[in-house]
Amino acid sequence: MTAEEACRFGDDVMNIVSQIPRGKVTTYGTIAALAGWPSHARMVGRTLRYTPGAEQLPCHRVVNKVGRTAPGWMQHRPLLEAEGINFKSNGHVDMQRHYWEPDT
DNA sequence: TGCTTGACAGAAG
DNA sequence: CCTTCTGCCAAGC
Repeated sequence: MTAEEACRFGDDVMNIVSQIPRGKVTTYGTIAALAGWPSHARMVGRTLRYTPGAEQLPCHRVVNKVGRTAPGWMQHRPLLEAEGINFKSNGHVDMQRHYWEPDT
């Protein structure tokens, strides 16, 4: 992966995340795929954590495919609940109700 | 250069 | 809810 690609990838990630409407969530894998790197889901999380500027994005609206919140980020769930997102009894986000993908 | 980590995905116990 | 396994890939040591 070249520096130019990495730059574009991070740019796309921020662009996509910034479009997530309130009360909706999307997944790392989806974002990675939309950015053109289907297998780089991990890098999405890495980007959101290390990239300056990602903090102004609704990055808490990004969860994994089963609605599981990020380990080591305790604020994740409260932030989602504050937006009216419903959590199932198993502790996961109700994806079939809140899942969203770009350009819809 | 090679091994370990991780805001991951998904299946399994 | 938790832990563990495999596959994935960039970053850190």
